Amino acid sequence: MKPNLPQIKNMSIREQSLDTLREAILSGELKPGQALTEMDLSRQLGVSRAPIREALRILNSEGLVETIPYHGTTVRRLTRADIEELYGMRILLENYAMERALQLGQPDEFAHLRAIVNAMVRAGDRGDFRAVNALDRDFHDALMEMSRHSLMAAMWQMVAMKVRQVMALVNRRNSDLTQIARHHLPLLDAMEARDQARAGEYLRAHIASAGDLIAEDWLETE
Amino acid sequence: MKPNLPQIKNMSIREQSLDTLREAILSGELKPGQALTEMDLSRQLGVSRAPIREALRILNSEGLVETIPYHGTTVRRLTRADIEELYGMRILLENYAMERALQLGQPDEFAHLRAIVNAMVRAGDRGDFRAVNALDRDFHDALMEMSRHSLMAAMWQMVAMKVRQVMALVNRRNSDLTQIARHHLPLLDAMEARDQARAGEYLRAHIASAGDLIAEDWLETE
DNA sequence: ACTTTATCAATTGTCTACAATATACAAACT
DNA sequence: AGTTTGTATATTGTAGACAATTGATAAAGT
Repeated sequence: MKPNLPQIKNMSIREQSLDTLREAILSGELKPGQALTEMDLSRQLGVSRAPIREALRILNSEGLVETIPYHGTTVRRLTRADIEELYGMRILLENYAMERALQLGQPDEFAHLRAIVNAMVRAGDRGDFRAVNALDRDFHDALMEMSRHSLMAAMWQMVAMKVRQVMALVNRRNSDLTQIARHHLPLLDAMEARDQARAGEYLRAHIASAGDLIAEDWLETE
Repeated sequence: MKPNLPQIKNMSIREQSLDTLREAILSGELKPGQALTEMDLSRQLGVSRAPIREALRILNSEGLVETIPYHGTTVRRLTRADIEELYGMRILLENYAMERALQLGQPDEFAHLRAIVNAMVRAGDRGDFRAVNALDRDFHDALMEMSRHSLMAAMWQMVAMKVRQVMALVNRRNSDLTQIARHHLPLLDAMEARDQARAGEYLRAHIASAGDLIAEDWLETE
């Protein structure tokens, strides 16, 4: 008596528009500075302006777009300072999350982390750019999950979004990727040994190096 | 040639509605669980539903209200766990802000902090409940300003909002207030001496004690 | 030439009407 | 009696029309 039919999700047009626009921004398809005219968007997505407007208000409060009254909405520009702040915040949040995860994480969750890291290293070795990125996100999301702190998870969500956007906008050398994948190995080792200090060191180094690599070749697009 | 006329602010109805509703929630006038019907709100504020809806979408992404599709919007309920997380996050953010403020703060900013604290202690001595709260907020906002970190300031904004809401909902013993005012004295002393470790201790103790006082007599209103 | 004012086009802001959905409750069926 | 099905009502979701505002450009005045 369990046919296991797939849930039919009835997403409102607002939410579909929101997801579409956010995805376009985070993937770099919509570039910083790009003008988002409500009428254009509504025509492109084949809907009226009302749900588009509500989606834009949400994107605005997420900090992804900027609206000037009676003038228009644009994708928010990112300065080098923004990126430095972003990675500083990442270290702060993730380090805290890691400390809590060491105390509150369950054995199966550590095993899950291990599985992610293994897959990430394999993906890095075969040069699968997209897979490494996806698994890296999985790893850090899982870490947040383990920390059992919904408020921080919400804030992490914001930070992770912008990190994704930055990563999409910068053209990374693929050689960095296998290295970044391998960074997770000693980090996870230290975590499994419940060595908070050492794990913190690796985490900070990992994030900071990723941030520096990006800030380095960030061209102010102004 | 400077008549110094007051700026006429042309705030959109959406923003006025947003400010009004947010203020009502943060001041405790609109209580957690309270239903916010779009039609009612639009009638009460004398505007149409469109700007109300946009305001509600923003409040939703700020985490102040919750919307269930086709069912309605309500003021978000606060559990005891929420409050504990809130004060945990406050310690994390403010401690980081303080560290940065010690490095980046200007002399006049430290003087400003001192002025705030002096006024706060005086207000506490004469039992001026509202003034202590306002000055306490000023102090922590000024600290954020000094840390020169706009992303953290944005996150602080979220945390500070919810702190304000919680403070409005709990019935505090006024005796606590003068004590809380005086907590700022040794903290600021340590900061002026650039003693990061000691300032961090006072800060954590200050916030944690405030959080505990509140979590203590938090009645789950469910 | 320069300043000021008028006009225009583009865009967002707001309103009203209508459609879609969810919940509760009544009615029909077994 | 209990379960299912239909219906009513309240509420949110969406659409399209109109109003308000801005910035640029042209016209008028000095």
